[in-house]
Amino acid sequence: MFNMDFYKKAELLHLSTLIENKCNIKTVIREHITRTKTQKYHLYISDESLKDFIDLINTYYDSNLIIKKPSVIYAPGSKEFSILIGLLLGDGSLSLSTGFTGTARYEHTCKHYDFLAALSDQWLPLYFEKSSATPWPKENPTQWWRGSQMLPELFDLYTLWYKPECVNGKKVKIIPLNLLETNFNEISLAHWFMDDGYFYNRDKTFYFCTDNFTFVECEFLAKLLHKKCNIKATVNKRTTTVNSITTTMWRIRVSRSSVCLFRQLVKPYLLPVFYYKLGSE
DNA sequence: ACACTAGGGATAACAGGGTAATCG
DNA sequence: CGATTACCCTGTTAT
DNA sequence: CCCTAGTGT
Ligand SMILES: [Mn+2]
Ligand SMILES: [Mn+2]
Ligand SMILES: [Mn+2]
Repeated sequence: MFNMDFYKKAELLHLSTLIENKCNIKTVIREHITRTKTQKYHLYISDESLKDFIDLINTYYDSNLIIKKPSVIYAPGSKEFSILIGLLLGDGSLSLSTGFTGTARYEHTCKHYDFLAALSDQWLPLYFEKSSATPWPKENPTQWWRGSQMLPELFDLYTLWYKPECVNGKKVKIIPLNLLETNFNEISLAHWFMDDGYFYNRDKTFYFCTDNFTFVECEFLAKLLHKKCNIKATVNKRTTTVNSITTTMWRIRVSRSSVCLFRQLVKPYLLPVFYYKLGSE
């Protein structure tokens, strides 16, 4: 699909017939309104011509370079990508931006300011170095907000981390199974824990607040902990009643036999502000 | 000693979306 | 100067 | 998220 920012619709129509006549490739023009209400047009290769199109491209480019993609800053396999996975499992959120880009966003209470600083200082500098954290609300701030640059690779991640439908007018995060299967590690675990983990002092064990995920997703995550980090974990039930409506949610509990290992594994990656979450025996 | 369920509560998250500032 | 971006504000509740 | 509490093995 081509992003035809610079063509008026009439010109694009002309281009479309030109491509069909000269190259015998059918295209479709689709209207696209950006978030800031600017009208644009996108030129898609129709399904029936897709194979021809790829063949054509392949005769002019290297074998595995089918379509020139925007360069990726933090690719799967990198340490930064594993960090990003942990952040998205936790309190991070993605949103779509103009064109085919996305933004990663974070909001934290003031006492966790270090977390927002670390986004650019330690963890994902190329995403966050051009932005700054802003306090909110203006007078008597209680929280800090920070967004990444708009980036194509974050658009791609958005399509994996959010299901297409809305729930109550909002997108809900889902677990991209394949992505985690290959990229989750103890670094992801540590960042996830800083966000959504806590220590249950009476029973001396760790929980993850995975309320927004389904039982199946939580089960997957618990198994992932065992497979990737050798941490035994189970899925526990939680019921909440609001206005006499009870809803069931699921949380992940680290087994007592894995608590020490968990602590060792995670501590090197934690910011000191979150040491309190590690608890003690 | 461990594992699991039930649930209260207040805010620390999440997600939607508008616009001033910036940039080519 | 218009298009795009980084920030800002809001709504709301699952953490 | 953090916390209190109760049950079952
Ligand atoms: Mn979360
Ligand atoms: Mn959270
Ligand atoms: Mn958090």
